[in-house]
Amino acid sequence: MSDEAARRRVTVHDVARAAGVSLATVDRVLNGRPGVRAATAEKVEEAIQSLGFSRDVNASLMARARDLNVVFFIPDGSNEFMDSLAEAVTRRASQALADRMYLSTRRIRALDTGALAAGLDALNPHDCDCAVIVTSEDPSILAAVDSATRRGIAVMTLVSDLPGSNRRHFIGVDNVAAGRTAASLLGRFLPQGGAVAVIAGSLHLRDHSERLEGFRQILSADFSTIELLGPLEGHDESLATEALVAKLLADHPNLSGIYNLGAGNAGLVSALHASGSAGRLRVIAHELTEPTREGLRGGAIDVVLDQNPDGEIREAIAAARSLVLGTARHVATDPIEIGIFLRDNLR
Amino acid sequence: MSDEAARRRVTVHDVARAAGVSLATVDRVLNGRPGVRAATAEKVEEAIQSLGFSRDVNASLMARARDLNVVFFIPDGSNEFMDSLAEAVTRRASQALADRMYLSTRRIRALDTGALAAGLDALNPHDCDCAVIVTSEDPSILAAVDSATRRGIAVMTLVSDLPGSNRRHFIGVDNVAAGRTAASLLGRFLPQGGAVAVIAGSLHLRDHSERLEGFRQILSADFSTIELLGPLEGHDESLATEALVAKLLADHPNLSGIYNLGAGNAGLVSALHASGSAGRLRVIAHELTEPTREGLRGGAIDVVLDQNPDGEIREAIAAARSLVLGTARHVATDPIEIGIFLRDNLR
DNA sequence: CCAAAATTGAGGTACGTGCCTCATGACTTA
DNA sequence: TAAGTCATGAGGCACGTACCTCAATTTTGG
Repeated sequence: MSDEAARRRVTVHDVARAAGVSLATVDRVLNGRPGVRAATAEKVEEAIQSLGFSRDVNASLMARARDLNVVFFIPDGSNEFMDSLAEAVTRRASQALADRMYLSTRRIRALDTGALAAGLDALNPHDCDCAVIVTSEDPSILAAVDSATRRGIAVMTLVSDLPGSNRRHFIGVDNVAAGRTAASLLGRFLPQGGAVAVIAGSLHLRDHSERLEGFRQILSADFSTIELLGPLEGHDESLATEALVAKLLADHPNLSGIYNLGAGNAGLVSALHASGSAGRLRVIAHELTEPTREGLRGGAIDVVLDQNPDGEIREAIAAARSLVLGTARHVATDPIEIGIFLRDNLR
Repeated sequence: MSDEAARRRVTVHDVARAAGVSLATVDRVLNGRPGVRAATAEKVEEAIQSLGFSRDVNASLMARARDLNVVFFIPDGSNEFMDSLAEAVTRRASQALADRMYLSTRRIRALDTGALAAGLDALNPHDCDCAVIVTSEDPSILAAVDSATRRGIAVMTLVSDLPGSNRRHFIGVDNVAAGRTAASLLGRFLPQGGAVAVIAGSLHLRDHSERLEGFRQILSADFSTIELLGPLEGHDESLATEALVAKLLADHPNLSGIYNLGAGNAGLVSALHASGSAGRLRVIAHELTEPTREGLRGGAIDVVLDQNPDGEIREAIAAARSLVLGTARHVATDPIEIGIFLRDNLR
């Protein structure tokens, strides 16, 4: 009750006074406009530091002629997780609009790095402040990201990071930890030991190989009675995965568990039901989508590890805000937790 | 690209024009100021509805003389989860300040309903817009909530709801689902069956009894080979819980699992280690705090179910914002997920 | 019907920033 | 030295809302 009323917000006026320059000059420095001598700019930066000034993002957005424009590039195809990412963007769009942020989504054919690079290249800094991409590692993307950054568009990676690029921020889960968690659960589910098969989409995908790495780590460290089969590659497709699992179950009638660290879960569930072994095996899959929900409800899947697409989009939006308008070069976001779902805590 | 540039934000000016009244009148209606005839107010409300107007929260906060003031009442005592709630508030305080929200915390002696009621009664609508309370069900609190609401302070419940009161919103997890999840995990951990003990803090606490309910549901429905011992009451205290568990382990040498749905986990872990049975039993506890983290790392606890205090505070802040400044009577928030933590996905 | 009270309108300032114009002064270059 | 370029200052309008004052109008009560 003592001094909270007395303390006032630090504004650009204070910065101007402290730096001994005019408001116009502070504005030029803050918004990177030309026409300021290096020495003068430095005086302003110092004043900003010493006063602890940070731009009022809300006032800033209110004064701008146009809203903050964020474009999400999300893979298209049969991957249901990507669909739920896109849906999450749509769901938040109206709420974001109230905060003067305009979100748009572009679906890119999965793994079509050329299309993504072209999309990034086509972005005009005049109507796009920030791009959020879900991509695999590829030199052409790296180049496109750097080019976009140079044009003044902040680029952020989602789900899978792009090391070595100029991306300003990454939002996603710790996939090694996800793999470890799967192993830890399966180990406890099978105290008598047994054979467990691992299915991946493609080991060239960073997130998949990381999950496998974590899974192997814990299995060999803590559960030596469990024998690992695979990894088999289902290419993230339902039909391929279904055939794979059908053959697997036929060849190994005494299989105790399956860990599918990729997509294609509709096929997994079908194969389990078709062979009559749903419920007999302990099964762990990834991403809470329609097929995996159905697997949980029907007893074919025991546990689903989820990336929480809604949370990822929420954090991406928050990060875009402070990335584009904030003063700080580095942005802090809440970490995305790995969601663990059983039939009993389905939302 | 067609009409997005053309569409403009709906403002109070538009409402005034549509309702055929002046800006001042719209302002009086929006902010509940006196001096407007019922018939006129209705015209304004109609215009708001038909135009889909919603107040620009950022502009609104900028124009207000003072920041939005939110007070959190959080129980004090030995309960570590409550501490982490309070820490979460502190952590978000500076960030919230940038959004013109001033957060403050008041610790109330646990279960001291008189103190909480007094705290609520002492709130002055002049320097408090919203109160967030963590409480048990008690008539005196009910009355205090209603009184605060009448004075124009929005009250929100956190963690545990207060049915029958005027609280504007509730933020918390589905505790029945949490109990079901614990049972489902323990059931899968113990395919051979066995005896499992349940420990609660007090069955008079709504969240505890809900967890027990869910736990029993699934155990009896799906895992009939598991025998349930208890519930025992540890009063959420470390020492009491430690004694309880020590006796339990001595009396039932062949115990297979423990579900502690209350607090006092430091005692639980000590007793497990002291008896040398850490790692032999499957153990599930609640809330990711220092003692439970240590339990996970040391192998005494297998799984921790967590309410995600950070997420709860985040949603509480967002809810307070739209509750106090928003037009809508009802507020939508993201549901709080039950976090499931093993040693392998500790953050 | 008249005075008092209640209701409504008109218009201003403020919040903190973005963005624009114009003027001034200093410095460079032919 | 004259003309040009560059750096900076001064100031204003805008965004959408809150909150204030003062006058004008309508309604109410006796």
